[in-house]
Amino acid sequence: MDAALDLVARKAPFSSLSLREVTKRAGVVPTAFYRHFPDMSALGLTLLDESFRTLRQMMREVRQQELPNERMIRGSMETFFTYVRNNRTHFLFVSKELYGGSATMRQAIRREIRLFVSELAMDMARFPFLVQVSAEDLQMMASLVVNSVVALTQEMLELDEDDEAGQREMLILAEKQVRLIYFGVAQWRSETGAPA
Amino acid sequence: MDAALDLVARKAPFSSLSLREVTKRAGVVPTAFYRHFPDMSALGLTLLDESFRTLRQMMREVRQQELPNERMIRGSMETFFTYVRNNRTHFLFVSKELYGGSATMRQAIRREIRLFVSELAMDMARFPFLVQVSAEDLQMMASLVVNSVVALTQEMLELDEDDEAGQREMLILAEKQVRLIYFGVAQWRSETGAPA
DNA sequence: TGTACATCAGTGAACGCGCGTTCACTGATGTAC
DNA sequence: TGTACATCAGTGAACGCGCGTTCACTGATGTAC
Repeated sequence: MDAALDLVARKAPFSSLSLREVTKRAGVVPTAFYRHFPDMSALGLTLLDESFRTLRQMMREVRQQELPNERMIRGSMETFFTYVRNNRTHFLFVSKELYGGSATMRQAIRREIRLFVSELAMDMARFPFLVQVSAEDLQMMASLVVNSVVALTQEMLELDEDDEAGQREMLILAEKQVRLIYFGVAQWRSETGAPA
Repeated sequence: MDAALDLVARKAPFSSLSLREVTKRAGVVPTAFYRHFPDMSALGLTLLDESFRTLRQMMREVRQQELPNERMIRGSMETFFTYVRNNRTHFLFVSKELYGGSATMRQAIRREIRLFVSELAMDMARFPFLVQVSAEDLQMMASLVVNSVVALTQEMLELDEDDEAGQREMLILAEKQVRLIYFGVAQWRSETGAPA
């Protein structure tokens, strides 16, 4: 059932799916839907929940691999993009809901992203060259990294599923951009003791 | 008519609007719609066109203000965010279509963003400390700036229209993030003559 | 200035269709004794 | 091991509704002579 919906999520945003489309895709009569969910928005929230579980698992995996500074960015990006490829439908679903979904959906996703940002900020706080940076600025830096990766993820999701070359290019681009940000982060401390 | 649609665009994504909703909001009978557009997707494309005109005008304005390096970022961000506030419905429309719209819409918007990125890359090429950077890397840097500002714009559009404090915070955040990126950009040249 | 005609936005009735949801039902699987 | 009952996913008919679209129409405004 969920699988059927995910398949449909490849085409149109969830908000424009009809209950009957979903059940048809699942090979089941429309009324059977109510055996599982009270209505479509309940299905949506369940899918969101499932997607979040995927996201958190990924986050855990990225954070626990303790790599030397040099290879950390590359390693994180590789893990992340592998996850995106292996859970394409989840990411597509979330990507479309982030701006096009109901207010409830959008808020739920934003909350999840903020959580993500906070965890990254905490990780960054451990960098020796960032001990002097205010909590607020750490948050700002982390959100920059996350926003950039999210944007590239959404760009990647536009690519054909088996466009290997395109995906590799995307990974390289992501790595460069994050590395660039880290250059900026390293500068921040020295050039702006108290941020403007 | 267009105004009526824009008003509706505040709620749901364009793709889930019905012709009848739109005409009702415009205070006109459904059939009157066909006096102006052959169907809803034509209306969508027209709205997109109108939004693009707004975007390009903004871009022109941002680019032509020749400010000293120090105040350039702040000035550009201020101009940009003022535009967003004054053309809220256009930006909301585009924001929702970027990931949730039809393939045609998404591609059209992406093309526009790429154009935007290229122009910024050209501007950056004039910075004396970037003359050695490859065209490809300039593009990468510009896309980082644009993606970040787009993400913040979309975040700002989530705020209540008259949440002055929130909007000011967003502007400050945007300025900091772009400044951070420029720190990274300045480093790029020195630390990675030939990019990895 | 006055008459005849073209243009064009908007009207209102009507159509067939897919929608979400209700209802009483079937039949398979699991559980109690 | 066998019988009785509960649970539960799926069925199929039916409903009223909003949808996009057609059609012939009205009436105001602009243009030609």
